[in-house]
Amino acid sequence: MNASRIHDILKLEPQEQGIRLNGWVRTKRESKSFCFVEVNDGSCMKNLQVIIDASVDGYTDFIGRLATGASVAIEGKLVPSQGKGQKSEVQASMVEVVGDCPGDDYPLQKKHHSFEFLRTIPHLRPRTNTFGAVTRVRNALSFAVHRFFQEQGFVLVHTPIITTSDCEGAGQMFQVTTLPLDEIPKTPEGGVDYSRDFFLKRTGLTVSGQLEGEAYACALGRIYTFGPTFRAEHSNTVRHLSEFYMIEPEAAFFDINDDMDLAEAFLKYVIRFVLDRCPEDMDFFNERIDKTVLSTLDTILSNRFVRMTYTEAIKELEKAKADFEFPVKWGIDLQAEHEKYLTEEVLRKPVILTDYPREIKAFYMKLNDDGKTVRAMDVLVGRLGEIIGGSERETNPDKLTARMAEAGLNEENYKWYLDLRRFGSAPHSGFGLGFERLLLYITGMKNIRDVIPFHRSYQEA
RNA sequence: UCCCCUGUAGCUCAGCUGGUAGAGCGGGUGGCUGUUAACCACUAGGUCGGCAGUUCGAGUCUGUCCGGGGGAGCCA
Repeated sequence: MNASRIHDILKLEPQEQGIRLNGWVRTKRESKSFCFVEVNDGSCMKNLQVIIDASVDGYTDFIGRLATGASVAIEGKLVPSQGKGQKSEVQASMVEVVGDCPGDDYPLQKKHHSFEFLRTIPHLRPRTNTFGAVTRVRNALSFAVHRFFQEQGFVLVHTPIITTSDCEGAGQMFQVTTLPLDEIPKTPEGGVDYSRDFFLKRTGLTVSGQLEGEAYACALGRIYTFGPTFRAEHSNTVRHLSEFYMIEPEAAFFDINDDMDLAEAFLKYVIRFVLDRCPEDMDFFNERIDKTVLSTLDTILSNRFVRMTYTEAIKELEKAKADFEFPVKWGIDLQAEHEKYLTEEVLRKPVILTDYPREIKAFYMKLNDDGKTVRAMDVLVGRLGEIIGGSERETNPDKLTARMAEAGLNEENYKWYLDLRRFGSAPHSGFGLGFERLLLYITGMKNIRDVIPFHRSYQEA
């Protein structure tokens, strides 16, 4: 008999049919002549209750070994449960302890553990309810991202992990080298001699696939990337990782408005998909992690995002009664407190801000006719602040080189990027979002280290 | 990089103004014919993060180092 997965077993009508299952013991309740064991196999949030009568073969041998965490194979009949709390249960006829789990030093117990403690056992924490749910929702969200873009005709592009684009204006890079660190070859001038390095030049791990994505968008029309990204910043916060996943669509012949429409449709699609695909896990988050998660997601689904320029937003903030730590003035970069005030107090729904001052935005964003602002767009949501950042890209090569000079970038390193404007240039737009931040928002989890397997963050790997 | 908080049993935590440690869960043993974080009884388990200092006496006060958490900035 093939083993069934608990997710499927729980959908069956209990009719004393034969069942085989594999999984891990979550909890055991033992009486004199029988025992209840709850088994989880990761296929869903729910456990399956198994009742084992003392008359089952080998009872006295295995009963002591049915500890929390032990792996088991069980055969029996699926019967209606006499107890409350579950529709059906398995009446065991055969129980095999596949792998023992000594209870005196197994760190997980059938009790609440703090996330801080679980972070110290990243290899065992997927066995908990919360991390099982996070992992299933992460999977569904990942699938939803691909489905959305595929349905819209976007082509997945695997942009390089090792890159020579220095900095890209996006953050600190991890350097990649095979040079011997205890004996670094030097140039006559005393600098590092990168001509002796593996790639003959200085290289690092990517901080963004956007520039390469633009190259493919200017050929395939619509592309997206969804891959690992690395930032060597010394950030020690609940929303930063050193290694994370980023999603970056890029579309030719899209202006800033098309970009905003895409971002809004994207968020709504993936959220709806997750709610639809993982209702039990989402109920769990809403009950145990953050009681406002479902209603927050509902405000995203049921509202058209407000669109407002940066200048309008500044006016709104200036007339606010709120006491901001950072004073509001045209030209400042909006702080977390400002973004929160806009989305949570003024509008109470998601907002897309556009046309930011050029000084506070990246070099590649298209300059508006006023010469002061660029066609950037940030999607802001409550609790998290900026969830998506994007822009229409500068297509005029002269303006672009001027902006690069302002940003202190060496034009030589971006020749290929400028070629995109020299040869058949087309308006194009795109945006980027951190996958784990979206996952934080959707699950209501508080710390980004708890929504990725084996987190890597500053001073922690 | 800056600021704040914190470190007591395997886990979650209590320990008031200094008088040499407690609970629940988990472990072990025994009891219970249907449990639901099962219940009841008994039991084992801690150089109170490390080091120095103040004191007759430090988990409790001071300094310092190490670990953990949160906020800011940077950013996604």
